[in-house]
Amino acid sequence: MAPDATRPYHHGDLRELLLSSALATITADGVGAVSLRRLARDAGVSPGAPYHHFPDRGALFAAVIVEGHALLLTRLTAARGAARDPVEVIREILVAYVAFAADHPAHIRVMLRPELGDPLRHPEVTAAGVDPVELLRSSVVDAQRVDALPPGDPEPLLHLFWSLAVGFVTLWVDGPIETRCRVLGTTPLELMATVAHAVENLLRRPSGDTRAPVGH
Amino acid sequence: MAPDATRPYHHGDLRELLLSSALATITADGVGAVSLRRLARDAGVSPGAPYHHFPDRGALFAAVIVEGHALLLTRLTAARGAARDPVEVIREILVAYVAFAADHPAHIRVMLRPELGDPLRHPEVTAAGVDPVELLRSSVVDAQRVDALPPGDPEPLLHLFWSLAVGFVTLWVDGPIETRCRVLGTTPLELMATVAHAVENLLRRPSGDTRAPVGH
DNA sequence: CCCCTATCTATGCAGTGTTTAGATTGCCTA
DNA sequence: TAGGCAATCTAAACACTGCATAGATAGGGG
Repeated sequence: MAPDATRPYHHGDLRELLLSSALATITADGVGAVSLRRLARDAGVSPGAPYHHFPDRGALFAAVIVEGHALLLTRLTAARGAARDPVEVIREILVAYVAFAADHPAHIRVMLRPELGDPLRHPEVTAAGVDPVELLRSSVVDAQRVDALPPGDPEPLLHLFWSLAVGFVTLWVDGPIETRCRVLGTTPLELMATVAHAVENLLRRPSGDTRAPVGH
Repeated sequence: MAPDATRPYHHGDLRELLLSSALATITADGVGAVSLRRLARDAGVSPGAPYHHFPDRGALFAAVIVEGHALLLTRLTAARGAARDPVEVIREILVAYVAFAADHPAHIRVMLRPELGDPLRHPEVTAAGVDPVELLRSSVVDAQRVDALPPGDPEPLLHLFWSLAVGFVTLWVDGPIETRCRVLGTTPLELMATVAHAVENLLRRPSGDTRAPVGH
């Protein structure tokens, strides 16, 4: 126990220890294996100790979710910056979303199960998710402004890309895509690259109107 | 206790009662509220009774998942039959997926959380999901065969549509899309209709190649 | 130097999944 | 019709969980 940087209280920075221990447990044994009692046991403290850092179990997951969305946002921002034109921005964002999931498997698992964070009791869970979506929305609107995407209400296109990213990662985390990739002899990240490329090709073709007809 | 159709044993068809009670509980209070003890209590039986019908908690969820995928398959099949051309088939399938979620909220919640069914212990959970996907795959291949979709490996397009459907429903169940629709003054099903329409418009434009380049 | 407050321990309650041993009860057969 | 078998249910127990409470401890600011 060398005199570390910040060790504010008698037992070290338990809060940070619990968070990192939770991430490790999730990566190893899944989110179902995470209990405050087990984390406390692993940390060598009493079962009640975690409650001085997290009011309840959901608060720990809420912290993971908030941290995860911050990490995701920086990644998406970098992806947007690396693209050379508005359509490539869309493709890069889609790929970056999956790359984030690959690099932060524990975070994404919790982010895809927001009920773990008890959003009613911990509103920051809900709030944390808006920034990445707003980045995507602004990217769609920007692309429409320069005629790189079909004009009209951006909402359908936004939800198309957003759902696509979330769905792919969900299917990966839940198993089916992992399984399929083993059959195809590829990786989920590579598969998503081909999916994003297909999207890009569809978008780059002559313009059309994505608005729904008023009639039927 | 009138002499019902099938009441095989002394306490009625407890298995079916537990399943329907679980669905009702999920719809009312979420999947987190489902415990075998609570279901047993609600059914007026002892805590151990459910274990004579489901070897463990996961088996009950596994049964819900299997039932759900069967319901989903019939819905997707009907959607495919109602469409007038191969591209419309894709759109109808996307909308039907969301319509299924709207009509079977309890089933979809469990289907989106396959870990509840403990897939390692209950392989039927994993198996149940393949039929709907294969229907979508064959629809993509059929459309490619008549040049209604870009030619090449169907895998990217398949995962594009599949991820889109799963992602949209996930975002709905988890909250964000429900919230957004309240702001927009629309419903998730209507929103998905516009998304699917945007997809259809993109697909109907002049043909292109969705295959990823070998270089970069 | 002393107190104050954050932190941690100890303990207990209610709820959970699951197992075991034993009681009940309907059906099937002899 | 009587016997027995097997499916079903009860009762009780174990280990685990989240969480609340009361009290001990110990570092930092007055």
